Amino acid sequence: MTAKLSIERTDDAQASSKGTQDLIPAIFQDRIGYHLRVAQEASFQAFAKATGRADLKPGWYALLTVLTQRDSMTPSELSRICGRDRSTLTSSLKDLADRGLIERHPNPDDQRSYSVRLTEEGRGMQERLQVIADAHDRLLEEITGEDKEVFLSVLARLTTVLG
Amino acid sequence: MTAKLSIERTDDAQASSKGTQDLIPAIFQDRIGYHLRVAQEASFQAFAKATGRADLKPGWYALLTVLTQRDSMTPSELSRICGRDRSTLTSSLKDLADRGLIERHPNPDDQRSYSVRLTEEGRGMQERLQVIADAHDRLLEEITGEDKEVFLSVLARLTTVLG
DNA sequence: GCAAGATAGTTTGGCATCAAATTATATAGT
DNA sequence: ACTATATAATTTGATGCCAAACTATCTTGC
Repeated sequence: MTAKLSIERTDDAQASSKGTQDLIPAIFQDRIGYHLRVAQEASFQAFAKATGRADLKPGWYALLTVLTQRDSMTPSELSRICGRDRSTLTSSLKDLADRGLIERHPNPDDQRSYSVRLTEEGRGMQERLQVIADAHDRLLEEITGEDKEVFLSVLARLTTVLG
Repeated sequence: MTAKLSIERTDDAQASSKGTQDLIPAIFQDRIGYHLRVAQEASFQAFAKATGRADLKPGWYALLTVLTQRDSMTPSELSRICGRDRSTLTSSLKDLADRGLIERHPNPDDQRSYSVRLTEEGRGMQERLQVIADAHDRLLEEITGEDKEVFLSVLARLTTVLG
């Protein structure tokens, strides 16, 4: 059902790791953490490249997408849902506000907090990002193939136990 | 064979995500990239905490361990084996040299390069780190359980295709 | 009501990472 | 031999992330 994938490296890539290729398995072959790190880095870089071509920031996608799900939300809620520390969101939210993709309204019930809401423009941007994210995830789906269920369940367990 | 694991969160953790918990699945449930990122972050933070308690840097482990496998090695080789950009290694190697854990010797055949070698002290440090890394990976092994093989193969495919 | 502690958001500091630019040296082609 | 290109390592600049410190505000317990 999914397109076939060629899992081969280019000649260039093969050449660049020649001679060391054999060492990797010897030491880290069984190291789950190693493979997890390298794979996640590769996935992130691929997505960052795709968004970068559209002059967007990869971190925007999760924020804008979560915001499509509710009328408004506080930064703390966003942080929990996105799985990132609150402090990480500060600059992204500023960016998004500066570009008019979100609006921040003071919360009348709590002067410390504010609510974040997508603007029309923000909604449009989310849709553009969604196309990129969809393509990225389609690729990941193809790669995981029939192992997707197991793979996701392991990731979920890791997050739960270590988180 | 492996110890039983309790996959439950503390009351505190449950409470802190109350009300948002249901939103996560709704949007990102199927997003492989999202779960991959969150799980890797959790795994890295756990390892960083363990090394931090011993006043060590997490990045040292991979370098020192690779170096146990050969008499000496160039930074470029290390970079390929560790799966990180060369520029990332520069400061780590300086750290390690400053602490006397590695020695850097000029390469007589190539003035641009040098070879890196573990000192006795470096070997001892590697052994200390190995204990921590082993414990970390035992935990990961317990979590992945019988799915380890499939999990690792998916990670390897991701790295190969996206890398 | 008021002091003590909790919470929301930001700021600061630190680390890890990549990519592009830089410098020095090797290698290849002519 | 000399020039042009490639390579090794570093430097610089950017991003993303967390954790701890900080400020402002809210809530709780007396």
